[in-house]
Amino acid sequence: MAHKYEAVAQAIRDTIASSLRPHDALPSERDLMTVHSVSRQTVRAAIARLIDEGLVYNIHGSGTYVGSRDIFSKAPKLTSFTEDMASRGFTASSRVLAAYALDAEEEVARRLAVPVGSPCTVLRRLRLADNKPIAIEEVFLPTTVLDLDQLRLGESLYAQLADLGHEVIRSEQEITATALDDEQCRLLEVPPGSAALCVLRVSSSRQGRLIEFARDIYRADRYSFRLAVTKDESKR
Amino acid sequence: MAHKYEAVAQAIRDTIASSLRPHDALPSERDLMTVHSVSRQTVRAAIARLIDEGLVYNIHGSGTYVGSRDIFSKAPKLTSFTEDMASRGFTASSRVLAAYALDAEEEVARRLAVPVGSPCTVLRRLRLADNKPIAIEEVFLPTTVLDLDQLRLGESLYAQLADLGHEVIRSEQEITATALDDEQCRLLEVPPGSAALCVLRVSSSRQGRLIEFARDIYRADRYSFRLAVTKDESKR
DNA sequence: AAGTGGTCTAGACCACCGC
DNA sequence: CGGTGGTCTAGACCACTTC
Repeated sequence: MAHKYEAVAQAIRDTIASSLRPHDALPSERDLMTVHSVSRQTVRAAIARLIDEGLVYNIHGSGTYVGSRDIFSKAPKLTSFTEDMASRGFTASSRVLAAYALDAEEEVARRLAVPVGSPCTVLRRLRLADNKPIAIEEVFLPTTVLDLDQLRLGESLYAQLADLGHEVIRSEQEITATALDDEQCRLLEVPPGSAALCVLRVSSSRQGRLIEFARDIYRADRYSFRLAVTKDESKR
Repeated sequence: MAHKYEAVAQAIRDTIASSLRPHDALPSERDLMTVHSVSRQTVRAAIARLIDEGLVYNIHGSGTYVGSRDIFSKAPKLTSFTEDMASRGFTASSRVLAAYALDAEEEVARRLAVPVGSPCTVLRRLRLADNKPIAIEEVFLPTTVLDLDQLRLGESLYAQLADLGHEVIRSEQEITATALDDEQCRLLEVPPGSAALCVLRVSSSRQGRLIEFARDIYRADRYSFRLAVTKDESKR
């Protein structure tokens, strides 16, 4: 355990799992200090993690309590498709539909903040979960980030990008819905006229450089987004 | 300004707006300490806020830098429909379609964690943005939370709940897509067969008591979710 | 009034980046 | 190597809940 607060958080998770029920009170922060021989800030850092996870909640002046049920994470993480599917209990795979060079048209150029007509690499894949179609993905990258010649199909795109010094660290997503056209229905193996989740994603490196613009179209019957939202601010 | 870290955060926001460009470095945390006469923890709390907002990013061992462009918040907030619309530049209004008592069927009972057949209050509303339909909302509440007789139609539901001691503080949302039926298309004034965003929401009070289960169906052409996701952990 | 979480201070050491 | 952010300590006072 690299950090003390993570060790404390894990100890609390274990305690909750083994001997506490929803709405039971945790020991006070000052008790946890002495029990784990850490400072109060470290205890609070641990509890902040657990609150983010939705495992516990606290009430100013009263105490910290075990949350009530199966929870959604408050802070969704940036994950690869493979990790995302694994966390949902599926095995991920992909089928490349196309890979080609293309000059950016208006929307792609705008999302990647490059001039219209800039050369891009495009990758179009069918994403599978347990060998059944779940999404169609279209990724646009500036050739300055990844040239078509460098692209190794079938390997993880994010891993290749990281190798090239373009580790993706942040994505901004726009989630909407769309009616599928006939080709999309055929690829996803759903009835004509089905609705789907459409996710537009712009990803950037730690330095904020725009790396990719992606358009993912998910089968609505097999995929949904889950997230928790809370009122007001995160503390400290 | 109630808290020092918020005052520092605001000062940094102002500095960025007035005199810094994307990727410019902020002063170091130690410099900010002395400039604002606060402790380092307070500076770090302020910066943590700004990172959550996506305004800045930092690199361990190097510095803290201004983010690159218009950003999505990393931590979407729980807001009322009225606030949500206002933040998108619309004026919100509602039309009540129906309000009635109903015994919970299986899905409602499961989401609210009450026995099947428990008495519930149901409110069905058409939500408007700038007087044009944007969503159909169906809310289910246990009568123990809000009885049909207590319901004041046309007033803010969340405000009424807060008055009754059921302030909603956290929601878990599941976002998916759906094809609209004919009645829904008519209400939302979209062509038959249109797709829509479907948001299932379970809200709870601070104590984790389940307050409402809601099903919102948004016009896909007028509404989308935006959120940022990042890799790995939030600190302390 | 006592106990809880929320904010803040002053200082320390570590891990990482860049020269 | 010096400077940066990341973690941690020990202690203080404030705001709120509970009795």
